[in-house]
Amino acid sequence: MTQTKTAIPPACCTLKIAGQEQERLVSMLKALGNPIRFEIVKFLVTHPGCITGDIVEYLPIAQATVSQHLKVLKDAGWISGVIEGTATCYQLDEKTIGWFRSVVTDIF
Amino acid sequence: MTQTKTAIPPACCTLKIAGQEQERLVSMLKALGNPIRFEIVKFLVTHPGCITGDIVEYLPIAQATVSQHLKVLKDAGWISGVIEGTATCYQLDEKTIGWFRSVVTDIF
DNA sequence: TATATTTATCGTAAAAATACGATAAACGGA
DNA sequence: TCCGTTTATCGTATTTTTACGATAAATATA
Repeated sequence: MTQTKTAIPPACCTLKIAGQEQERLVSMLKALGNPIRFEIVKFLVTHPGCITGDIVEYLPIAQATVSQHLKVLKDAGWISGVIEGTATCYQLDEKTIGWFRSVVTDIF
Repeated sequence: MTQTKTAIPPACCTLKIAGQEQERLVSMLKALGNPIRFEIVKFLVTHPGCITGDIVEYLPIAQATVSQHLKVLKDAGWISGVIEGTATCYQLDEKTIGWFRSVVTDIF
């Protein structure tokens, strides 16, 4: 393989991850790599257990769109929803976020 | 605001970030939240200073597409490219990755 | 039971991302 | 100088994402 003539710094991270774990991490990164969804997750830090309507009220987008974003975040594992009557209460998924934190600190 | 009747866990992260820093983080998450681009960054860990052609050889996609992905990663700050003759040598951007690591460990 | 509330989902339009081949630019070597 | 090598960019097709209104399902309330 071609090698550069300029100085090569030692690797600053290992990125030692593969297979299903890597797929899971990439899907989490993708889900959070959207301004609206990042705002939703941030909102849930300070408003744990709030319902969909609260998030709709907070954001400048339609209810259907918020619902779609919530689904993406749920599928990626960032949040979980608990049905309560006609509403759904959302909260951060501690376990998954803990996994994310440990993986990132491990490989970066 | 509506409050759930179920138990609310304490926030497992602060996500204390805003403005331009948040925008930068989201754009980094988005760039890395793609399977091909994640593979490229991983490849650069073990092949620092390699040229575009090496990455093209490694991946199952066309040269033009690799070039496009490299641009996304470069714009997001993950990598930097050094022109050497007709080739371009790529490497991880230590400084930016360091920033990413510290921000993530701070807010998660 | 009828009505209101809440939310997920459907259908769909618009925008963005992803992929490719072709090509031009820049450089090195014959 | 001419030719080969390398890569970024252009033009474009396809797929995916993002957004919305409308609606159905589920529940609470009058």
